[in-house]
Amino acid sequence: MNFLSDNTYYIVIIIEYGDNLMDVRDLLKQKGLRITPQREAIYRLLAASKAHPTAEWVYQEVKNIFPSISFNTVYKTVQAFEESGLLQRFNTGANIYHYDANVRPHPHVICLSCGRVDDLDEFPDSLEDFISKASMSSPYLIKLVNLHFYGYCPQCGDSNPKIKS
Amino acid sequence: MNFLSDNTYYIVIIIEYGDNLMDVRDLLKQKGLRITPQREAIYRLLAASKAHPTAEWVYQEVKNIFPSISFNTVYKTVQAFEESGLLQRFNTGANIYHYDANVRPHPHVICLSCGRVDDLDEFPDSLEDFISKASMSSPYLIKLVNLHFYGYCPQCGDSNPKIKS
DNA sequence: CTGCCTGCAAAGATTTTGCACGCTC
DNA sequence: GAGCGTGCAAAATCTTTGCAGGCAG
Repeated sequence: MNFLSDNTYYIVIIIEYGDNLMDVRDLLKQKGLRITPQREAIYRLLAASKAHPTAEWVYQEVKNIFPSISFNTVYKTVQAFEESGLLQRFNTGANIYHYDANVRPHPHVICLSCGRVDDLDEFPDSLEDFISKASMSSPYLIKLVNLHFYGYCPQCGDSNPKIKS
Repeated sequence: MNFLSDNTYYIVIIIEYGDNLMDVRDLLKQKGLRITPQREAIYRLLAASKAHPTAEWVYQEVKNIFPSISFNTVYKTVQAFEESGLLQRFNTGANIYHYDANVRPHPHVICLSCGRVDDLDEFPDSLEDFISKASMSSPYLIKLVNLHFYGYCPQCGDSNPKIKS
């Protein structure tokens, strides 16, 4: 087992590969994107995260696996992923882009205090209905919808006396 | 009448003052904001516009009235207005802030091609209902909602053959 | 007269681009 | 071998801040 102790971080990759190696590589291939270790890692990180990461966050995380990776690679990769429909990009209002591997339209809740972004899973209806309803009442040809709720997350709400009212 | 021809731009101000001079000044006073000619002009521009202007747009427009005004003044003014609740600020996803003198929550439609932002007036229900519905299905204490539809405006939809499909 | 507002300028924060080398196909 | 992907670095774009002088209250 001593080869493991020399390259501990390889263990993580191997475990993840065991789960769904084919899925990620096939996904990239389907979209006509070249398969590189960096791209696999970036997609895995985004697919596994529920935190709606920023490019900077992805960069910091993927550096644990590829210490020599550059921000540019991360940036161009998520850009390529978004153009291929593998990611969704949005902006909560702080002028920072967030990425989401869940590309179906779905609502988000954003904390006004700490800025974290969560999904709003229990929202009554699908947002696809919204798009068609809105299309009928607008001269625009509507394609997408972005529904952001702003408030205070449990942590910030509990710790901030101003909010308790 | 020769004093008018020397300072033509004053005419505009006088006409606008005739309409609702008291309203703007009272509004600023109510919010504890100092009344200056620059601030009056900035608020009037924003209140009169339906185009959801950016800070840069306001700056360019107000320069027609006060040629020596600085971007900083515009920036700090809209910031003060937003903090006082006189304006709403939002981001359509292009990392540029837009301002709206209509501070009630209301949906927007954004053109994916040219970036223009319009109100979606005919939307069925008030967004206040949405906030309370969402509050019930989230651990967040929800305060605001931002509903953005993306599509193609009539001009871009008509002129772009890719969209006609 | 005190303090906020204005104007000039610079600093910050993110996003975006250029280019040479290396790896995927 | 051809072309896309990666890595290093710099440029661009907007937003935000610092500070001295001026005007509103």
